[in-house]
Amino acid sequence: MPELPEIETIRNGLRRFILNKEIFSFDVVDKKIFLNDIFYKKIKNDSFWEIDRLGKLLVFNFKKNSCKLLIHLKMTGQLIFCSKKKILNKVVLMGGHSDKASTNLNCQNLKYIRFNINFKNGDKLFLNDARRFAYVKIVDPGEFIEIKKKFGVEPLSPDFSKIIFFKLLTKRENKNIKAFLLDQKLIAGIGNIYADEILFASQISPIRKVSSLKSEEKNILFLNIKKILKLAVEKRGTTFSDYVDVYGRSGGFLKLLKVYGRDGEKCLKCKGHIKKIKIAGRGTHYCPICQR
DNA sequence: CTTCTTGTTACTGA
DNA sequence: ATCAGTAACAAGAA
Repeated sequence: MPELPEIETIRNGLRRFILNKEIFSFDVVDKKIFLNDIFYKKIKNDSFWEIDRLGKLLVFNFKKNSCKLLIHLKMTGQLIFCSKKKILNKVVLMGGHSDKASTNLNCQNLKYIRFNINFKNGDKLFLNDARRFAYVKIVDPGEFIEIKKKFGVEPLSPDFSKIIFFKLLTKRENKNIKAFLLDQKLIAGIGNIYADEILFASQISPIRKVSSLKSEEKNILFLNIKKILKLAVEKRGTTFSDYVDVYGRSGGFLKLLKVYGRDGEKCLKCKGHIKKIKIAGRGTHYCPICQR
């Protein structure tokens, strides 16, 4: 499940590969994931001048057109870049039928291509997604402003200060702390993996209500949000099931996971065992002894 | 066959 | 208004 560190890793990879490359065309292989109608054909002879990230959402800015291309990978979406050379060597892409478009690029099976961007020089960027939850959308500047409003503060930006964090907490006193961390309208980009890891690092039980947190605990939580996300970006994210970067490589944070996906295993801090429960409709992993 | 999983949105009822 | 809970989405894994 790509969360902030994974999306940031993808963004960095994409910037290196596709900025300023002239776009030849878009292929909408699966109509379900492309939320616009025929309108996208307007984008011609343009290129991307910058790629931004809003929480878990990728924002592609065009050089000439004021529209923005948005890509959300949801749970199993992947963006895989393939150079012309690679494509010539390996790909046998069956046009239109993604279930048959099986190939092996960048060590990844591109079995579920839903969308791709073709560059004039022959390079391609594929959106591969088994479960079809991902989406691609082109929006005008006005729509983008509205979308932006739905996202909370960026936890790795200087905007995310202790003061802002404390203010958010007091605005949501009755919320469960795990649900608080997952709420994209408050802090953008934290998902199920990092919410569990941040709470473990802070030794705070995911069951706790925001109102029960002592000021010292809030401080620790604030520092760990920054620390864990920053470290995960440095490690190029966590590959638990499907996530890969634009090269098709796994993330390096997997072996640093302390609780996520470790239910039943020994806690790395004490002699207890990691427990898995359900909070806010999500599988939640924690150590009942360390986390209070 | 059923159940579980996940990010997000939408809905319900408290 | 705010919150928890749940269904929906899709499809693979167990």
